[in-house]
Amino acid sequence: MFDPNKVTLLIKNAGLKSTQARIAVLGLLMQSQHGLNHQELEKRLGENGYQFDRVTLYRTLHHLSEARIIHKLVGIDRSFVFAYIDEAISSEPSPHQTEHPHFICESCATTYCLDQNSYTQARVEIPVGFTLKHSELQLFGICPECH
Amino acid sequence: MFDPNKVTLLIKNAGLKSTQARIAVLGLLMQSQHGLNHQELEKRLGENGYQFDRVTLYRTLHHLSEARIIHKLVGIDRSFVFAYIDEAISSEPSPHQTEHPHFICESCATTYCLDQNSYTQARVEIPVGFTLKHSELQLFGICPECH
DNA sequence: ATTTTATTGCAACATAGTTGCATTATTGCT
DNA sequence: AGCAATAATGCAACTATGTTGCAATAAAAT
Repeated sequence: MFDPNKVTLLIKNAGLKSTQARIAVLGLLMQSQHGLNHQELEKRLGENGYQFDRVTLYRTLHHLSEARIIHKLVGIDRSFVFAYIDEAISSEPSPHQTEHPHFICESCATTYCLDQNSYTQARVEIPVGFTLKHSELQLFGICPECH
Repeated sequence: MFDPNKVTLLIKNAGLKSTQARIAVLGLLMQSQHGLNHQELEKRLGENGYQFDRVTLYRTLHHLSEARIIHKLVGIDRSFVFAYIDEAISSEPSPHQTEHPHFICESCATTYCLDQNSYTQARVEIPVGFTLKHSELQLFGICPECH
């Protein structure tokens, strides 16, 4: 599925201890084509034989996103959604680049990271006095699974 | 401040009963230059001598947004934020048009509706199988109040 | 192996929002 | 204007999501 050594290395390089919880969670997120929220992660961890405390999962996600290994965003149901950030700029389009729009299915609430290449930055006039830090484009609709 | 008759009419035209709560809430949102969440509305209602139950406010906001009189969106703290929708297309730029990006202050969490005119729709390639319904552009940064 | 340091699990708490039901207010009708 | 029908309100209880403090435990450094 994925290389456990790569996962461990990623975590250690970020200055974090490579614990069971972090390896399992990051591994799952690296495999997933779309963002996962706490509930979905808890379910998948259970399916893979892991059983962490609710709080541990919250803190694991917090640490990984603080370390900028994963991306923390907000889903349609307003729960936090987490997605792996692939910093490597490859020639192949990756769904895991840092700046990209998100497609949020209004039926199943799944958050998909869209390819950066298909994204042309919207031009917006920022009024005087406002300082822009970053932006987020959310596309709402129906995903292939729900058609 | 605002015309109570206009507020009442707006509510009645939507097929809703014009109650104290709805008039007060819609009045406040029409006056506000930016979106307000439940907490902020409760505070402002109190300041204006109104005292509704928490649940009443939730249901009032729900009804007004179902009737498409107000716009329901999500703030930086993931609480629902409500803003008045001005359907009238006037020559003067209004901050209350239906489709516009939102500026969310990372310091005070205030949501500002940006002028539609300054917004050039981002071009995004929607992958096959996805159906786009609507989109939302969120700009994060610091607002003039917090500088 | 042992010490240091950070992580984990537990319990308790916080906040935002929802639901059922009896009471009360709004509206339409005579 | 008064009355019946209908919908909104307030209360209590509940759910879901996320957070904090603290003792027990696991990782890393020596």
